[in-house]
Formats: sequence, C-alpha cells, structure tokens
Amino acid sequence: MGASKSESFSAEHNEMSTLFKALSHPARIAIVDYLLKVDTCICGDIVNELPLAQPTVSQHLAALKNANIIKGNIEGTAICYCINPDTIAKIVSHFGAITTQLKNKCC
Amino acid sequence: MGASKSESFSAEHNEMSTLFKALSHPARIAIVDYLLKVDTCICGDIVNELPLAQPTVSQHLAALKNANIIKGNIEGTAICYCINPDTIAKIVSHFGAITTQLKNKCC
DNA sequence: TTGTTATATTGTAATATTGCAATATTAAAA
DNA sequence: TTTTAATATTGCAATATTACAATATAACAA
Repeated sequence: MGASKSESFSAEHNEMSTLFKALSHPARIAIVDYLLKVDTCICGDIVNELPLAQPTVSQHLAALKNANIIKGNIEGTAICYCINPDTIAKIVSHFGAITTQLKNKCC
Repeated sequence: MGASKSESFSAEHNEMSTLFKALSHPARIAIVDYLLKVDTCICGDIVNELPLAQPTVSQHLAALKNANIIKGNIEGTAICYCINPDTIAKIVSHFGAITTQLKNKCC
C-alpha cells in the first residue's frame, strides 16, 4: 500500500506521532529554534533565516501551524508567529510519563 | 526535488529531526509504549501486539533501533528489545531547554 | 487606483515512506 | 541433519513528503 494504517492505532498514539511528524524535518526544528531565540513575537523574517525558498518555508510553517506547535497572528501584511506552549507542554508531559516508567526498567 | 535539504541545516537540528522522524509513526509510538508497559525486557511478541504484518513490524523496529531509541539483544532465536534511556534523556533535555526559553516569551 | 510587500496556493518533479508477500537467515529443538 | 520458530531482507506497488517556479491573495503605501 503505502499509506500509514493510522486507523488501526489508538487516538493517543496517532496524536503523538502527528506531533513528532511535524517536528521530523530540520527546517521545522530550525523554525521552532528561531522562534524561541527571538524575543519578540513580531517575526516576519523566518524566510530569510532558512536556506529554502519562500513557498517551501510557507509549507513548513503551515505544517507546524496545523499540528498546533506554532500560532500565527496576522499583523497587517506580516504574520506574527510564535510557539504554542500548550502543545510543547503536551509533548513534555508525554516524555515525563516515559521517564517515570523507565525508572522501573532493567535496561 | 523531493529530498530534504538536510545538509543545509545544523547537526543539532538534523539530529533532533531524525529522532522525531523515528517517532513519527503510530506503530513506532505503540512499540515504545509497549516496551515501557512490559516489565521484562525479554519480549519477542511485539508482532502480535500490532495490527501489522511481521515484515512491517520488523521495519519499524529497525527504524527505532537505527535512531537509537531502542536496543535489541539477541537471545537465542528471539530478540530482546528495550528502550534506550540515553536517547530518551536527549529528547527530554531538548524539551527542557525549550520550556526554559518559553518562560521569557510573550505568547 | 496602482504599486509594493508579505505570505499562501497550485502544479509538478524528485524522492521517501509504508505495507506486505515471498524469501532468506539464524539458532535452537528433534 | 532436518525441522521449527523468530526475525530480517528483498522487491514492488501505493501513497506521502519535499522543494520550488509560477501565480494568487491580501493589506498597506503612494
């Protein structure tokens, strides 16, 4: 086939894998990194920060927005992007649970 | 094109995106979840736990092993898989840094 | 209205991923 | 040695992702 059999897995597993898929490209990690580095949220220069063409960056931003990892507020002609702390918290909480479970393991 | 321009990004960004890519499929999240749920490391029944054929599961296990998220020890005919806590720690540390940076943000 | 600037969308080509049947490999058991 | 069980590899078809040129849209400026 080729398509992932997502309907065969739990909502939780699908939700987490969707978040990780959004972070599974170096450009998108770089975008998140940049948004954290810049103090202000008024940031219309993400395109200049990346070694990719404008439509490609736009697609990566859309992927991050679609996964709720970033938020974008229209600010005139520009768009102000910033991290969505709620989604980060969700991922952190997932790994918190993993870390707790790992403490009882033999490996 | 189609191939990701990974050579244009930093080693750190590539490394993190590779880890997330390994976790970007529900079957692989389910495998990690299962390995954490099972107390013993002697686990040769991952195939029966997933709604996928044996070769497909084998590929997902290889993907996780390749990203150092799990380790596999040969135990006779079976293979004993378990989580690699070092890699989990690396991801946790990444999000720890993000959480710290987020505290100074306006959004 | 006519630029101009910032971002999104569309179309398309190249490449990667997913899934599985068929087959191979490997190690223990008979 | 032959069989059996567990896992890996190969080959291939279906689908998804990545990248970008060309174009569209939307809002402000002149």
